[in-house]
Amino acid sequence: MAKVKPRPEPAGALGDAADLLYAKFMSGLADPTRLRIVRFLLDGPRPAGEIVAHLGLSQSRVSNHLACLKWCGYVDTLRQGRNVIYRLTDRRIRKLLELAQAVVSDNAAHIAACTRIRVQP
Amino acid sequence: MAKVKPRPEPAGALGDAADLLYAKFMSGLADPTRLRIVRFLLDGPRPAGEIVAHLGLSQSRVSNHLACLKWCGYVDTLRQGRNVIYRLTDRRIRKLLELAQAVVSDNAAHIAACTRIRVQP
DNA sequence: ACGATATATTATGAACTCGTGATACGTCAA
DNA sequence: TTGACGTATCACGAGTTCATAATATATCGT
Repeated sequence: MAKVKPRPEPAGALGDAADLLYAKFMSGLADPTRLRIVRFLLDGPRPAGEIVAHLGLSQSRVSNHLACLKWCGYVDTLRQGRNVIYRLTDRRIRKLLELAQAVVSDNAAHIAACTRIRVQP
Repeated sequence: MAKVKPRPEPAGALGDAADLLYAKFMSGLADPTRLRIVRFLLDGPRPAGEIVAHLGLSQSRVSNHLACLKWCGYVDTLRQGRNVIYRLTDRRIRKLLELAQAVVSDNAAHIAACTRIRVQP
């Protein structure tokens, strides 16, 4: 039950403590609305109002998700007059999304059948 | 409120319907236990029992998470006598983890401070 | 200062996820 | 068949996330 002996793997050797951060980070993308926001921001920085308009959802709902993405490090902000501009913080996020998307489209049937995780529509 | 006109972006142009699948998929990695399992499987296929031993958690708990990962397409199974061997389905999953890990370690402070997403320890 | 616009924050309730414990299923050996 | 082992499934309770609606903060024009 003691800790396993250290191994030299690339991505398999995080301290078990880091898993919390890791999972938290992934949770940022585990919501359809946040996913849409991040994908929208791939086109470039956008003011909050434009994001709200694009999604067609309530202002507070979007703002809450934006806060979530901000805390998780996906986006940062930049005030411009009355507007607050949101932009992705890291170029790797695009790669991350593309990679995930590739895997998803190859497993769409499987994932759709999953009953244990039910993301609300 | 109608659908937005189709645009030609690379990763920004999923149908809004696909977001559910996408989010579901990401939810697979949004849990520390499942993350540990996936990272453990990066070393190669493992029987369920070994995974349980490695994690030091209850059998049913691990089995539930394995089911989750299976439905989401991260792993598939292979029966060998009384054992069920789990293995990652897709080589891209490793890349996905490495990429995420890189972004996470550059934003650890931010993520840790996030109060809006609270993954249970 | 006042009103208007843009964004953020908060509390509340409904729905979901997770862990636990009990139990069911499948496979092998005797 | 019986029992042992390995794994999967289920119901329930505790804690969490989400959407909503109301309210608060910030900036600008007048």
